[in-house]
Amino acid sequence: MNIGEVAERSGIPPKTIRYYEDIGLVRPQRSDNGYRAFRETDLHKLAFLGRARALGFSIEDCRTLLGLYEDENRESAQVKAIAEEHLAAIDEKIAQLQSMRSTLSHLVRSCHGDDLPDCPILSDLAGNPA
Amino acid sequence: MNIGEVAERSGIPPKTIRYYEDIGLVRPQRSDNGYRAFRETDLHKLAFLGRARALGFSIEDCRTLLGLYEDENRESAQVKAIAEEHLAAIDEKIAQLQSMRSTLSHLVRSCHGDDLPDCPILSDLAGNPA
DNA sequence: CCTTGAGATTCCAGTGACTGGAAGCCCTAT
DNA sequence: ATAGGGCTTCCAGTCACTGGAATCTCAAGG
Repeated sequence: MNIGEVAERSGIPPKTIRYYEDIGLVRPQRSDNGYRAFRETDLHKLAFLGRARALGFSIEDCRTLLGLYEDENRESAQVKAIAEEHLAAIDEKIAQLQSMRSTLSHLVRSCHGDDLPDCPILSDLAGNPA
Repeated sequence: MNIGEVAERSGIPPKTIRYYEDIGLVRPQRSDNGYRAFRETDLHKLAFLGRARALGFSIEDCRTLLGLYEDENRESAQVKAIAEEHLAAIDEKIAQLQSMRSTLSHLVRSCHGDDLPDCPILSDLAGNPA
């Protein structure tokens, strides 16, 4: 398979696949003409990566997860630990965003949004207590 | 004021303040010794930036917001528009994270996390239906 | 007067995970 | 023979800092 077909079938853009090769996540063989020659296992790996990235795992986590996936002696506890840590990070981000969201939506609601300069959003940013 | 004091009073690290000067967000004067000489208005601006960044506004949004803050002829509608757009972006990110969170927490719950290799998390990433 | 240490300066490089673009090779079809 | 599409590499840019090195300035102590 050439990179175009793999990109289509894995849903990962060619540029990204080349980048993944650069950083050693996949190691496709080469044809005589210099083109990357992907096997089914490469495609499989890339699809794995696509799903892991879609769940928000970092590239380094993905590298580790791929390693565990290919390690028949893994312990599921190792995988679970990574996932739990990531889950905690996601929870933290959600909490942060919700805190921002809360403040911001209050401010938006309190702003007239008309043609006058008076604006509670700017007042708040300037440090004036509501 | 030297950069250290401004950093302390604004809560923004010296490195970041220098960076903000680089990109033209603040323009402190200079003392004879080459040190940056901040006035109260500079401190005020930096505090404004700190709060805007804490609400997740991009640097470019911050630049615009600062401009509007200093423009006596602004219309609050301009400010509100920026804030609403940002709020929408935040909502989108939250939704994304919550979707990840949901999938991930299901997977984590279904994984034994013991010393055996069998792992539903890896199975899912490998594309095997639950 | 000299030294020491803290705090200031500039500049360069790296972060994460790609993405865009340019220049050029390869292959197939007309 | 040529046109096109796909492939190759390499370099640069994104966003918002952050770390580190080398150098300078200043105030205090011996």
